[in-house]
Amino acid sequence: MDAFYASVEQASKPSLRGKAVIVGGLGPRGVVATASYEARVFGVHSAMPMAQARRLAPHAAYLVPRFELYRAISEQVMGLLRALSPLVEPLSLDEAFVDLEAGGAAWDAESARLTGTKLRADIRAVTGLTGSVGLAASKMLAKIASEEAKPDGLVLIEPGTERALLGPRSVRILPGVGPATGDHLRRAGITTVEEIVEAGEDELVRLVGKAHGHGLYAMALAHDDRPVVAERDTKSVSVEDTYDVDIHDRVRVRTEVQRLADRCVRRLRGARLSGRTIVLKVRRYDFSTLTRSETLRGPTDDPAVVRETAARLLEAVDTTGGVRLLGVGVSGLADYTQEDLFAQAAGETPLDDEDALEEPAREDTAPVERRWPAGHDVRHAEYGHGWVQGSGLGRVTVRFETPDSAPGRVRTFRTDDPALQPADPLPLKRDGPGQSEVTAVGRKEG
DNA sequence: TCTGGGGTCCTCTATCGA
DNA sequence: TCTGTCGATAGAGGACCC
Repeated sequence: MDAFYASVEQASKPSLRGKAVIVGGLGPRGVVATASYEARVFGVHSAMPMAQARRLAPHAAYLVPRFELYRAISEQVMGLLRALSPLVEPLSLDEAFVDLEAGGAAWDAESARLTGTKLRADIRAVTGLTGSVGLAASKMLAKIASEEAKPDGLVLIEPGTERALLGPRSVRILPGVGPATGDHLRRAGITTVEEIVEAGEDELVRLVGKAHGHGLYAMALAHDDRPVVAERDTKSVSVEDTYDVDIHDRVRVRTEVQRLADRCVRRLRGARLSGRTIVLKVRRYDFSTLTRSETLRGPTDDPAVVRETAARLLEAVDTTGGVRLLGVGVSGLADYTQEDLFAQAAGETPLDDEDALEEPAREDTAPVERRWPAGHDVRHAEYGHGWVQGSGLGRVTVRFETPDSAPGRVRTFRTDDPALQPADPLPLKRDGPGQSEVTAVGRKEG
């Protein structure tokens, strides 16, 4: 999908169509998740610090991501892919490999092109969004083709043309070559795919290590026989938070780690998994990151055990100077939960003991100020459906429009106005097949 | 003006038992 | 008994991806 999160927001908010839209964390340490093509003109791109984006594109619309909505739309698209082949390998919410041959959907270049063209039309019909298709004989080439196809296009790499196509390109187009490997190769005088081939396999292994070296050399020759894998088992579950301001207080660090441990367990249990290895992650004030882990004798999904282990790991970490990020993860996963086995017998915190997993209750008795995240849907008793354009200083600004309305009017309310309530996202396409799905998922957010 | 969140895979080093 | 080695497992860190 093209600029997926930003495109969804534009589809859902008529006033943003054709405008620079930037989706990401809006805090002082946020980064850009997706920039619409209109925003990219200003030089804004994914992973850029939000502060920098704001300098480059001060008039863009800045929105926080709405993953539940993106997930629902992603499911519609994945459904279309699964209709083509049982072998669909999702890479993220907005990208997937499909083995067209395995599904009998295509067997040569021409049938593949027809299938891809129809798929793009179907995606547009079902979601109202544009998607790009790359067609080739391997995953690596299909991926490169789809990058070339963006936005809103289709590119087919004809068999036999691969080497000529790759040769002059930067090493960075090969999967697995990021900034570090790219620099490494450049210092060795290798900047193009051609030069990787010329350097030879032995030299590459010497430069970047065994696994990476053999892999890269094969990729440079356009050799890639990795299969499309439909079902991938989850290997780890983790949660992490970056704090707006570094935490110096050791007591606060400890309570944050406890909170993260609970959140991690909630996710773990949600997936009906348990794990043996508990990992604590600490990013210090200077961005240096360290991890500490401990492997238990058996898998657990007991919040008390994960909390205690994480706390123990924290004791071995020097946090003087402050921490900017904390994280807790579980790996070495097993496909069952303690509950299935011996929770009752051993006295572990059972799954239905919600208290142990709830967010800590707020101590303050003052009325909790309602939060109005930028971009989220709202409903007003008098004016109907809209979305939060911004808030602050006790005021919230709402634009009243829906996916199939004309661009709407803006009005401002007090943040505690009882007529204003958070609302579920509306489906992008009226009567679209995904309508019930979208609302069903949206309700969960409530 | 700094650098998110959730993952995966690889490498290196240490340790331990056979 | 001493020493080396092999393989498995742990633990830490780094690179990469979306």
